[in-house]
Amino acid sequence: MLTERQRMILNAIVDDYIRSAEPVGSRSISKRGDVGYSPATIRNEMADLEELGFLEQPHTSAGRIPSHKGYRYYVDHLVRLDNLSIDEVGRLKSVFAEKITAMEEIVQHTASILSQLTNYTSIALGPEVFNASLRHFQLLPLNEETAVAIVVTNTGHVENKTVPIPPGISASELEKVVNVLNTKLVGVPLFKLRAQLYNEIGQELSKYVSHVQEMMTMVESILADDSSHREVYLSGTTNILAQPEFQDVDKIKTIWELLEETPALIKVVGSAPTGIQVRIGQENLHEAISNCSMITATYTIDGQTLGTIGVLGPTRMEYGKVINMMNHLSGQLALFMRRWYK
Amino acid sequence: MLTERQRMILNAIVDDYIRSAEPVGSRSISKRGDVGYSPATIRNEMADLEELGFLEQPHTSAGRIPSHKGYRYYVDHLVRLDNLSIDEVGRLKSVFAEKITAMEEIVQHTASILSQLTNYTSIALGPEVFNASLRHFQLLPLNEETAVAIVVTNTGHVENKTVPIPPGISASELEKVVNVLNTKLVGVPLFKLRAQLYNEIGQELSKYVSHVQEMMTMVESILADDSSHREVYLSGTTNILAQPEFQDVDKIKTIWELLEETPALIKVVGSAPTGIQVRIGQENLHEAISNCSMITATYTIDGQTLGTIGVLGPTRMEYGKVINMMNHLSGQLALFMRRWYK
DNA sequence: GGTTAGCACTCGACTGTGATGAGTGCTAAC
DNA sequence: GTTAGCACTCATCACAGTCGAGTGCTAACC
Repeated sequence: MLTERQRMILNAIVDDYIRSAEPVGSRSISKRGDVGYSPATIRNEMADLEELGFLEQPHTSAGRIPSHKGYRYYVDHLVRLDNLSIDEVGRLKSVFAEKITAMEEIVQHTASILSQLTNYTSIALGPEVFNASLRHFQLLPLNEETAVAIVVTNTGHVENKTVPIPPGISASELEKVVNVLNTKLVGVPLFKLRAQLYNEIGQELSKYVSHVQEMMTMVESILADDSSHREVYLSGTTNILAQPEFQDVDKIKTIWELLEETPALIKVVGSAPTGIQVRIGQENLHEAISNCSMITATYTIDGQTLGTIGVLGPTRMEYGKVINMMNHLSGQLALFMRRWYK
Repeated sequence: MLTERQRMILNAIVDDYIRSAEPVGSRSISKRGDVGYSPATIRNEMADLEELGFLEQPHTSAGRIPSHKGYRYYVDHLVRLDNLSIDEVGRLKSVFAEKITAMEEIVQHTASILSQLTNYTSIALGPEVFNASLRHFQLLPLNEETAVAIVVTNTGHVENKTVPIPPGISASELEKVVNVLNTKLVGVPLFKLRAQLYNEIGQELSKYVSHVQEMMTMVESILADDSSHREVYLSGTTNILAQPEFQDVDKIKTIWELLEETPALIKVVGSAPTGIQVRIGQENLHEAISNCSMITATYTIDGQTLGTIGVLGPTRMEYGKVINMMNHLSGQLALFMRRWYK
């Protein structure tokens, strides 16, 4: 659809603009050397590219800047995935070289390194516990009225919650309940827990315990929100302040308000498909970042998506570099996951 | 030290400036009515107050703004603690009216309400676990190589960590270790755990288990950082963007970088003494907020400080309103703590 | 026909100037 | 001790003029 020369020029403009954040003129492209034409020729092509919707002109006597469509074409057809520097590879690997502690930490740490290397903001969604299964259930009374409930999944994820103990229930009864739940529910996927609870546990419990109904509602309240709960890790949120396009306090505010709002973030980042995904401008699912780009990578185990790591920056993002890092990271994460879950 | 008239004028200037964020002139004070003097008289007093260091003048032909010393005097001697509105009291109480779940949630929720009511940023330090004692210890193997360790305190706080299992240790041995630890260590304050571990547990363990040394290092690594670990909850971080003094991206950046750095925050907020504390400008312990004010309140149990909740805003803060809220909150929190810990 | 030099034109960014007005300090009168 | 009056200061704003980067178009060139 575009001629080779048009592609070269578009590529040059996007590259220059990404570096300088300033409209690119015909003369500066001609001088670069890799496009061997005079400014006049380039101007003609630029006019064509603008007509086709790949470029925009802030005002008559300014150079051109890429449109969203232009960025899209650049990402899809032009971007060069230069190799990462030794230093960058090293720092990416350093995350996984550490002693394994919690998987959440790995994800969080990855986000942190990513934001440092890219100078953009990174957003990581912790592993989805939805598909995990119950590994252990525990109920520890703190006093006569409250107890701590702990749910551990087979992925090593721990959730805890303080719950009131229904009146008239003794410690020994609680213990029996915990035993029944553990023998009956261990290995059951979290999202099936509640169904299982009613089908199998109800009558079983009535053999050992008096206030069955109260116990059931208590246990249900514990299991209720665990399957949907997700951790969000932000890193490098101040990085966007260094970008010239975000010198305006209003823009910063709308973006930041999104970053503060966990559910919206989960929607924006978590909806990304498996693999590496580039969302440019309005392709994003939230108004606040309609002049940002986001590059996401999912981490999976056995083809099952666990979570997502995203980098958020201006549409004028260093796509090549970031995509590269995400690729690299994706591979490392996959390796790590395999080791982690065996 | 100040005459009654000077105090009135200083009070009027600070009040006006807090409202308008603009230098206050002699005429506008004269017109307010509560100071019944002509602009000329007020000008004379203003010149004196400036000489004494309570006021500053941005430039010759501008009005006056309070200096840090002026704010300090205002807070110490002049500020009127007007009553909170019914709505405000209601919203503050709403936090504690909810069903009690985790204490962390209460703290977090309090911070959130506080930032909404004040339109400033609030910072809450979760309860210090240092003084809590061990309620329960657990070690759940996930596979042959890793296990989840869970530490529960008597305050209902749960910490968890994934640790590698030393090679050559069987599941049944792990179980024995857990039993020994629970019988010997429950009730011991967290900060004494490690000492206790070496004094009492070592030889006890050798009766049941083969690789004692490896087990000990593993257990130690679990207990290592738990006593210093603290949660920080931020809320309303975008609120400062609405303040006219923070329209400058550079200023925003330095403040935000502080907010992103948990250890520094803990130092800044956590160093506040028991009770309500107002820190104005350079009184704060960090350069980044040397033109901010912070009002902190601690929450305690039996005179023992557990944590701190702070409100961060410009030095031009609505001291009266915020101090009032903090007072109110402090009382509510104390009540809550008593109920919570029994 | 594609390419390029030349040129008039556009328009934002910057600079300098003058007007405006809020606010002051000082003096003298009350 | 208080206040009216007045000259003075200085940030802010609107306006005009200059500059220069960059364009679009035309005509000449290969």
